[in-house]
Amino acid sequence: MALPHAILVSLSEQSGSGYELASRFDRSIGHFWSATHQQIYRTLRTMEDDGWVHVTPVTQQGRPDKKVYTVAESGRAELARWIAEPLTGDGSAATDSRTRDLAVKLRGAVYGDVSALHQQIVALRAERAALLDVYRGYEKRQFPEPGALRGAALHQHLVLRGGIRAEESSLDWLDEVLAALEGDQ
Amino acid sequence: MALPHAILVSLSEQSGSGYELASRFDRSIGHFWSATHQQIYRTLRTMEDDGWVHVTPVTQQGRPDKKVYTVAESGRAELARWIAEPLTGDGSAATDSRTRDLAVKLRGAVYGDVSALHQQIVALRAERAALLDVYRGYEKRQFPEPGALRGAALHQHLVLRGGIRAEESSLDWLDEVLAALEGDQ
DNA sequence: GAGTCCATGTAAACAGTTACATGATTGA
DNA sequence: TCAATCATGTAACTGTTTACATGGACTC
Repeated sequence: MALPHAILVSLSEQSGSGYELASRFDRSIGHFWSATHQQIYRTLRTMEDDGWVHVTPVTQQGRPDKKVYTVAESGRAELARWIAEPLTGDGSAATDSRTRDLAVKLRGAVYGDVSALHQQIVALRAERAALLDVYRGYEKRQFPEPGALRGAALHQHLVLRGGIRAEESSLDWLDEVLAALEGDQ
Repeated sequence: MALPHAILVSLSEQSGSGYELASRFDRSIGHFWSATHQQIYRTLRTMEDDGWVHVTPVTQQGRPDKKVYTVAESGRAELARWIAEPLTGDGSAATDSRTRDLAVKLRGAVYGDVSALHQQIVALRAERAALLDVYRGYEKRQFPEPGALRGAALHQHLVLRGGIRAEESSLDWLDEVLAALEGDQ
């Protein structure tokens, strides 16, 4: 997983407390990932133990005290290492940890190696395109006449259509990302 | 979650062993959901305890023995109940248990109330459309001139673009599903 | 007076992944 | 001979969600 790395990206942009991180998550990468405050608090503690972040307790008047977290040197190094590392996880669209990880890496790309990231996107694009071909093959074989479908067969086809649409959309996005990165050199 | 219900749908179409279910999962709703054999074996045992499925041990020659599972009466009732029940889970696109659940329900729609399912799709469509509006609002405010973006701002915009595309694709699919269901009465 | 925001936490349950184990059959 | 397929399982771990708890400040 990449929750610690997602936190590193967010803290790199702006130091903050666990509470702030939880609300920021909803606004920034919320479309790919949401994390509850419990997850974030627990993760922050292990990150502190690993030396990836520093903590500064801040006393406030009129509000509860808070702990402001800042990225440590080893956290910066870890983030850069992770961004350059190939995407892991299996290729099935189901859990889709890779797209999620990619979104996090992209958001933190300025803290890592953009060209290494570019390569990962090209690789992911190829895998996604292959999967889309598989789904389209299923469609051709199992539903040669989509207009005539009724009942259970219709429903099955619709589910497959969802898979195809999701892959197409994913591919389109990856192409947009690649084009934008290439135009930004 | 809905793993037991996904298994009920699959077993309703065709009785089978845990092993068979695991491989079927990849082919049918694999684009939305993949489950490992360990998950399936564990779930099947609790489903048996709950009386949702019956087991028949089958001895084979030249291969390991297997346990063939069949949907019990109470399993059929539970599946119908669950299909009619409104979609649960939060609306964030991140974990997206609702789209996953909807795909399972759609695949098993002939074992439940199709019109109740139709209503759920309409409701989900409305929520997704609202979320898309939120994302488009972010885009307008934070990135009024997308062509001029470079570096970190460009990357942030690309991540948002992914969220927007995913929602658009999801909406398009829901519309396709609604149109198909309405044409199938 | 009720509800939301800020801020952190414990505890428990549930979901999902990875590793290990067994063992015969079939095909390259 | 090596790998894959069939078939089920234990165990440990990681990840995620939900419930409960506290308590002041602010807004309706």
